[in-house]
Amino acid sequence: MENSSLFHKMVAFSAAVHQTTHEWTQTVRPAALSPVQYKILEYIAVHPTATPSEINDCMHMSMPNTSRELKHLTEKHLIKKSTNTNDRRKHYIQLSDQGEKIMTEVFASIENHFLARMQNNTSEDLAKVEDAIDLLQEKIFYDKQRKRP
Amino acid sequence: MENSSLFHKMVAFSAAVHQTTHEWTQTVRPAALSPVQYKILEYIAVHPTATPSEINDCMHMSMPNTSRELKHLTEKHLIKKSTNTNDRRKHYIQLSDQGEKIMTEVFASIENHFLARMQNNTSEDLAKVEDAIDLLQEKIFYDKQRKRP
DNA sequence: CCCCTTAATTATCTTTTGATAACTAAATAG
DNA sequence: CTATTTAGTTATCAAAAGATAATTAAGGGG
Repeated sequence: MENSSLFHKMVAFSAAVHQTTHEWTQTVRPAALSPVQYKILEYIAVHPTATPSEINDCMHMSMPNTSRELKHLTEKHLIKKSTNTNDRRKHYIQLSDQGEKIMTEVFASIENHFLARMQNNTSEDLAKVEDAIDLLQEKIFYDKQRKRP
Repeated sequence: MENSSLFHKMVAFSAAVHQTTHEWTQTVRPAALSPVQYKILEYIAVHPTATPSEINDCMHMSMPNTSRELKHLTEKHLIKKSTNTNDRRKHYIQLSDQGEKIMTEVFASIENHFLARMQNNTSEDLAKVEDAIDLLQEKIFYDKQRKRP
């Protein structure tokens, strides 16, 4: 029963993931954005059809706070809202042109960090890395209570 | 050049790791602890010889704020400080008996979440998972600027 | 001894984030 | 057509976290 040692390994691993992603994103986060605002922008960049409800579910916020931060992001001209024509209560949030530009740069910078770590690997190594990611995402790091459509 | 697709896979993966660890820890975090205080306790639990300086380096805080939160944790009787006899400027931070008890419960609960996800795996599967963790930690999620002794 | 550095603390102020209640507007069920 | 639900907003208050300056106390070099 060596499951406990695997548990400790998983704990150390997730700490390392947090540490590495923090290192990569913290250097590129635009100074005008609070941490939460940046996280929301990242989410919107990856989920272009997000609604406010979806954002506060996935980011574990409350509706009023989500609404406030989206308002701030709108005032900073980084996102734009549009209304669902079928159900006009629902709003879609998307990056504005300026937001798009900023997040493209941010992701490019993060990708550079990533590629720097990958550059000395053969393509077999990369294939192994990809398999490892798939495996861990299938076995451990998946999302049980996902609500997205 | 399929490195870009690997990058996107890595981004999705690290999001999944954050999501899963959030789900596992948020349900067990004692209500009397703020998120930062809980994070510090987790760190101390895993690094029993931590000093305030080390904590603020690793947790990306400033010394005054670290000092304040350690004070709060002391007032809550969850940690205790001792002084290095060779260099009396340095303090070691450790869990108190009560802190130890609480964090033991916390980790047990997190481990239960983990074991629940692992239970349907054969021991070959588990070995593969372990290898995958080792590989990703070696190739991607390591700590370049680690300062620990 | 004096000066400089390191480790940590205290005090204070600001920003960020979280929580709650009250409200509007649109959709939907009866 | 009214009543209820859903999506989102506004306002407000409180807690948490970040930033900075000033201070204490110990160690080390000259």
